[in-house]
Amino acid sequence: MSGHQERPLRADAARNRAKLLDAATEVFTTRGVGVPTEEIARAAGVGVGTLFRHFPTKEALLEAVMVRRLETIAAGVARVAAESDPADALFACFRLIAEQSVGKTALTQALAAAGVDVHTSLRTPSAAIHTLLADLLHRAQQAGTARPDLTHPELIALLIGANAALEQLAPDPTARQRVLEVLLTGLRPR
Amino acid sequence: MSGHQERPLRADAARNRAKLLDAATEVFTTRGVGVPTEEIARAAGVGVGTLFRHFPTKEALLEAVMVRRLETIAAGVARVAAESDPADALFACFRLIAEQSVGKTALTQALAAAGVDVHTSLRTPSAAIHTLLADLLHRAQQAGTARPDLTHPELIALLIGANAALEQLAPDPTARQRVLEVLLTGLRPR
Amino acid sequence: MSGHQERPLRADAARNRAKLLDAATEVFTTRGVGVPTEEIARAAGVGVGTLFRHFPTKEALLEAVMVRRLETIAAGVARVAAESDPADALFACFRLIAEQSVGKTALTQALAAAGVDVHTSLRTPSAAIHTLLADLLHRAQQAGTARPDLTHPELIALLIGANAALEQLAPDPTARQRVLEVLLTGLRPR
Amino acid sequence: MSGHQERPLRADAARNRAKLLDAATEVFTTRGVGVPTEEIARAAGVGVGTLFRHFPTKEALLEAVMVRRLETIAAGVARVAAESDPADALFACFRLIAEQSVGKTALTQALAAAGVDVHTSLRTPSAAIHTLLADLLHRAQQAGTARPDLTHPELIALLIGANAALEQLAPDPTARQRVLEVLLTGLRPR
DNA sequence: CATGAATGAGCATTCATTCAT
DNA sequence: TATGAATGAATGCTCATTCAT
Repeated sequence: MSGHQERPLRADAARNRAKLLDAATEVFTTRGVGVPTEEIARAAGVGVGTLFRHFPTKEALLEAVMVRRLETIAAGVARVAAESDPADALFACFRLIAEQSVGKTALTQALAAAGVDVHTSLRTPSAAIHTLLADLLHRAQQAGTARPDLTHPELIALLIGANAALEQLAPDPTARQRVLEVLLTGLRPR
Repeated sequence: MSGHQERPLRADAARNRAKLLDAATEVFTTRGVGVPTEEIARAAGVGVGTLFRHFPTKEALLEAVMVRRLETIAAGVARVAAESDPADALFACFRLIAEQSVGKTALTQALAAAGVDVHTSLRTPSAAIHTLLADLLHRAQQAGTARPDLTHPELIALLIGANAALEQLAPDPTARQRVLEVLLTGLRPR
Repeated sequence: MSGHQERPLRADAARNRAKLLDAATEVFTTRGVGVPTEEIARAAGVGVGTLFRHFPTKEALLEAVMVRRLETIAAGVARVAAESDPADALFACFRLIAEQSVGKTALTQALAAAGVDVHTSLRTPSAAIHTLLADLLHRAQQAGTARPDLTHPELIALLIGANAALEQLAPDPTARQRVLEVLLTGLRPR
Repeated sequence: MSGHQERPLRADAARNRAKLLDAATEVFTTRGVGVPTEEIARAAGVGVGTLFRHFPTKEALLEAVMVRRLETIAAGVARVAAESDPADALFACFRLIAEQSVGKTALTQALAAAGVDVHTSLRTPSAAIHTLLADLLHRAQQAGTARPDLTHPELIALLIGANAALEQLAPDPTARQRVLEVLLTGLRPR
């Protein structure tokens, strides 16, 4: 499915790759994309060389972080979509995605990227999310629980907006909750 | 209130300052905050030296750009607030602020900054906006046109979210319009 | 004549540019092309930043060094060609060029580059040399002082060979002299 | 004479050593000495670790390549020297050595190194060549076929020069031939 | 012994800021 | 005072060499 011939990676190499992804997620998330690669390597407990062996470019590392996030989201959405009442699934998923905002900048960027241009590696997971959401939107509209005029790109934009909004309220669950309610209310038919 | 003794600038100095602010706004907005100071100076038609005479730091320049944006917004909000029916003014202002999203990254950051931490120089204009909005929210809630449980920080978060959402839809006015409707609907009482 | 709009460079900037070229010539020549740019900057008494302001790339610096060398050679050849008896000018010039071998690696590379591919900036000076030499060869052949079957590319190759040979004998003038004699003898008709 | 106790290598180890030498010769020759060791290992079909087991240093590998080249040349020279008429053997050998220039940089360096300084391991094979050539030169001078004033170091320098010259004309046999004639003519007494 | 992952010093290059002109 | 050249710390990335598997 991927273009590369991915040989199954030695145990320790896989461990390091994972450590790097975790560290990068953490660091990019809390301190922005500007942090030196060396810091990320240190945070992962490996040398820079190792980082660059696994990810040929800083950008490639960021991309990998985003891919993983998107895949996690896609999986969550798929699960929730399967388990929920079609009429409500859209709302549950919206909640789910929006709440992922813990990872501030990086994820927002990831989602934004999922919108348009996008590097090749992000295509697959973001397409998966898009397909699922398009389907959920359609069903909710059929069930009369979502505004019938809302389009898919608008839904995505609103998700990104929700994300941005929730980031602002990170430490206050009540506030986050209310903001989500506002948004979900807005999605309903008038 | 400000720490500096601000003597009136010589005419050409003032002109340079303005050219720099305009150029910086344009450049930060279209190409992000990462652009070299030299590019901004070039865009303004002056040397780097001049840039640093007016703004001791790149950060100070960014700050000045944001201050000006916030002041523009504050003025707009004040005007709309004065002219509108108290019951609807909140919604008109929400629209107004959210639509400023044309300047992508920089403004979003500016608004985000207006939310919490914030450098000293941003305090004043953002406080102005906050005061106005708090008042408008209160009035709308009195008039029964806004959810009574919505708090001020939540409103701000939603504005930032709206901004982020609209950025995604920059070239499509219909979509932008509908997304705004969704958000405004959500602000109304159930 | 050059593609760039070359504005006349401030006095100190010109001085630094010259210092850099001199230092680079010296350092590349004595220690090879592998030396860190920082060493060259230090040898020139400037910061790395200055080096990169004048030459956008290490390669560009090397190129500039070679251009200057080729121009010096071209000038010398032109002078000697003008002053000498047509029948002997070729030999005088051959001597002149071959003796430039003091600058080991770099010059050899420069001459080699003058042979084929070559970056654009080297084209002009090396073309000048080629034109002059082609002419001198032709005249010497007319005068019967050079092998009639020798072609221009062969002459160039022999020059490069002479250079390489003389480099080996750097400290021994007698030996250098004799090697040159061998080569010049070889150039004569049998 | 050598410092190491050279125990006979196991069959596969010997095979690997040979593969490495071949690959290194090829790669150094075609792409310069700058290529990463890993590329050489890959070209040889082994891991880097193996490379470094056989040659403790990149430099050691280069040295080994050069030794082998020199030994090949020495053998060729010895054979030609034995088979030829003493009066002409020098010229035949000159041709032979100069023509080895196919391997550009590396061999030139090897020969250059054979000239002076030289790492210990190169001493033996280059001494062999030197002895043979000194002898051939002497005989040719006795036979009156070489300039009587030519010294051994000069001969070596000319060989290196010949090499450099022929490299320039790699694809053109006629030109190579003529350049060699020029050089050999120069070696003759006037 | 072979492998290839890990290491980290080293290098080219950028860019905010200072300062001579 | 404006200019743009100079500065040098900081950064992404490479590659010879080591070492766990």
